[in-house]
Amino acid sequence: MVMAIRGRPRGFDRDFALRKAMEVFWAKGYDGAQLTDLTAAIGIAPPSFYAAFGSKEAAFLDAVDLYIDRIASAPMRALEAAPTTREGVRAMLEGSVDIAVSNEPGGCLLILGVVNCLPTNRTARDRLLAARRETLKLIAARLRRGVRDGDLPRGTGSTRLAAFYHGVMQAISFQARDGATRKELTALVKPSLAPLDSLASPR
Amino acid sequence: MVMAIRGRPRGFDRDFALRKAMEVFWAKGYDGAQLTDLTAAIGIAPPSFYAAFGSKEAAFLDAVDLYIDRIASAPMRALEAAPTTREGVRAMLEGSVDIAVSNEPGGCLLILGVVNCLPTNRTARDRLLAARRETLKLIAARLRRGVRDGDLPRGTGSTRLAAFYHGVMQAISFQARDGATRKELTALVKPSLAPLDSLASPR
DNA sequence: GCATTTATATAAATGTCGATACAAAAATGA
DNA sequence: TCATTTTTGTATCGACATTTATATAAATGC
Repeated sequence: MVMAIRGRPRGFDRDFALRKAMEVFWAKGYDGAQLTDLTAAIGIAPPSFYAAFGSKEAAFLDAVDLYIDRIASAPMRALEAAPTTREGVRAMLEGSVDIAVSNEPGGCLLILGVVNCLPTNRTARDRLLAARRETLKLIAARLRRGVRDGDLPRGTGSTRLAAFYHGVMQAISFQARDGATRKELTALVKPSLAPLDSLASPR
Repeated sequence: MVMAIRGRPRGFDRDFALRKAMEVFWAKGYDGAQLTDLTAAIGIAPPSFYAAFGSKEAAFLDAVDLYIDRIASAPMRALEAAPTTREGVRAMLEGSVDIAVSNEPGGCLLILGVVNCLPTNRTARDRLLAARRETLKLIAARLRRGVRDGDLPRGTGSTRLAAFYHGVMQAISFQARDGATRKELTALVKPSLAPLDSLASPR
């Protein structure tokens, strides 16, 4: 027996709305994204927005989850899938470049979405901080695997080197936000790999 | 003959006020720094602030000039003063770490002061963007000098390598803002120097 | 002393933000 | 058809942001 839905049906698709909201947050950050921007991008009025998401903050949290699932996960999967550590790191960084130039203005939502720690942004900032810590953990785990695989010498400071590569991702985002081209961002990758070259230990 | 100053004298020191304003902008960014924060830190009421600076935007521009003169110039002088390129870059990066941990929360005003490009922040953002471009130019010039001095091989992409080291500074700022310790930030410097090692050409 | 000039304190004007009240609209179920 | 349920559109609320109007205070010049 089918329980039919009572009441007037929603006039828009919530998934579409969330995707649009994600794009606006990505482009303007949490503070910069005004409710006007969000509702205009989705094509709805404020009450529909609040009925669908609850609040701007809740919409942001949903948008971050969507961003991680649809956007940010690709470079981390590439990091994991590559046969060697060096190729994995390279693929991760190049994937970060792809993401950074795929929106206007450039950059990564997880890195640029909230930078200052006002009381208002606290929840949003903490969510992004947790996502960044997760990224860092994934990189460190891949580097440790590289040590096990013999890609990297024993005694490699995986945690510290992971922070370095996380830093390269942050630099890619910042410079993309400042208007850097894909070519300029890609040029950041090669010197970043030098630490892996100098550490390289032939098996 | 001395032209005495007519009218009630100002009850606070403008230089002190500008320094306090700089610290607030540094800690909270242009948007995040509210007039309440500024006037409370200085210890004056809004009309005194407007009489002294004209507007929040104008105060920010003055604060950025002060920041460049008193804070950000040190690492760039160290870059220039060092005898070798490698030592200059190392000194610049370590100076960036010093700056990044010298305020709470951490980071550099020129990098973190404005990240999103709202119409309201346009002027402030453009000022910081110009300052970052100037930083990039100074690094590139130092690297070109390194090529002339024989520190770096001919054909070194000075502009691209400068963008890389500017990126390391951005990473330092961002991770400092995320709460990284001095030790963690300093650990970013060593792997960053690897490109200069692998490029090193004995004279 | 008194007019003039400039700064301060209080209070408010003005605009914008996120969030809602309310009634009309659009669906179901009887 | 009509009661019920949920969404939509308009118009607005309350809070807070930057900025300013007004009156008072504190200095100089005559």
